[in-house]
Amino acid sequence: MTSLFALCDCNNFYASCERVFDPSLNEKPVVVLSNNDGCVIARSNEAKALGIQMGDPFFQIRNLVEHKQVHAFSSNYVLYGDMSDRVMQTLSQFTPHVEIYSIDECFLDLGDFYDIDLFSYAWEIKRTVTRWTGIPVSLGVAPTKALAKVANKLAKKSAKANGVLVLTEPYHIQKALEATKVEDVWGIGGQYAKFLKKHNIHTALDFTNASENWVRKHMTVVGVRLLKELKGESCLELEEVAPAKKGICTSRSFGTKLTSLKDVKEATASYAAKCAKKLRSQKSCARLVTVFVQTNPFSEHDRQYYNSRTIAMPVATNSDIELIHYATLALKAIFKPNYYYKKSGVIVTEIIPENQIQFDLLDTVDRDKHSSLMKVMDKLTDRFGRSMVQVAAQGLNKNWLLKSDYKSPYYTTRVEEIPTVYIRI
DNA sequence: TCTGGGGTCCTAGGACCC
DNA sequence: TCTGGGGTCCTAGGACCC
Repeated sequence: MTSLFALCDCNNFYASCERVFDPSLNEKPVVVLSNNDGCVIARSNEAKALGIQMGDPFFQIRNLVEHKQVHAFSSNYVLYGDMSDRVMQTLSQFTPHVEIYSIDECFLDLGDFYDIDLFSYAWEIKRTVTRWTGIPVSLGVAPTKALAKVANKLAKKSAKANGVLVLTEPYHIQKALEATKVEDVWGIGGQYAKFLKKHNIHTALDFTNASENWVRKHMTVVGVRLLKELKGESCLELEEVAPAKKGICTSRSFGTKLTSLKDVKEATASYAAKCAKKLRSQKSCARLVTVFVQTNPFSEHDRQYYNSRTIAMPVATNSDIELIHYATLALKAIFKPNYYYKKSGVIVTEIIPENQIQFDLLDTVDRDKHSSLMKVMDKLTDRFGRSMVQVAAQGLNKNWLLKSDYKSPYYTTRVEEIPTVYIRI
């Protein structure tokens, strides 16, 4: 039995989302910035043509942005998440078996569709997504996921393909591998690309000619799987149900450098609350909480400091209040005065379903009370926005808030401006 | 002045056990 | 003088993804 996959990838996704709601941006250079308006994380084709690279710090291209009238946006993840849902919904019309691989990519299992005209079908998918959502997409179709990735990349690059490429004929597959640089292969990053080139492997085709043992020795079993996939043997299955997360992390750079424990504490408390909310939304609890802090690694004259601390909580939890409590303890253990802090983060691990908590005989926390309080808070924040209500430890001043100077409106989920209510426990 | 955030998997090596 | 060996668990680090 032969397998068949399509990879559908949204073109310049975040930039395209901004365009859907403001068509005057069509054919204009558009970039979307990372949190804190730090660097470029999405570019329209026109912005790419100006030489703007992925990851370029915004301040370094500010001149270009002004001269060439580049439209820059702060990232608006609520909007992008909503548009992503619409795209994925549309794709599910074409096969019951889809894997949402990332916010802007989806694998479709086309299983035994070999007897239909794949090219027409792929085009139909592409046209429908664009018509229903306004987002342009590219499709690659091939017998394995890794080859579908190759096909997708070429579909985007080649003017002739114009966004759709079907790779089922061995000759076409070979030509495609030959045209793909080894560093552009899914699963080969900078380190491996450098290593492979040193061994005279420059294209995906060169790579498929390497021996399995050699690949295993230098690239582990992950490399071997990739090798087989590129040779047409499917090793990576469709994952329709996303496996439960093993860790959840919330971390941010601060809007400015912070020196006081109070400010770092408030920021960290907010990240802890965000982790708790994520846990609740997937109906799980965590037993370990890790906090890290760091100074600005780009700053040459500042003294550098990084540290982290993990605390095992007596009972796994998803309560804002409890998580904030332990995260604050962890922070106090690693915080040192007289440093310029630029970033902190909270990571929760040892995640279990919330109905499988091991209770502690000496537990003093009223878990029912916490749980009903959290339910009320979630209802309020879901309806009125996340700043509607919060635990007081998250602070009032928000000196640490990140920059977001160029945000587009919440087109799909309008949130009214409502004053925050603070809960003190 | 200003440089993102959130994940995954695999391996080697040490600790520990019998 | 000779000083086992196999298994498991955990962690740190390194690679990758979007």
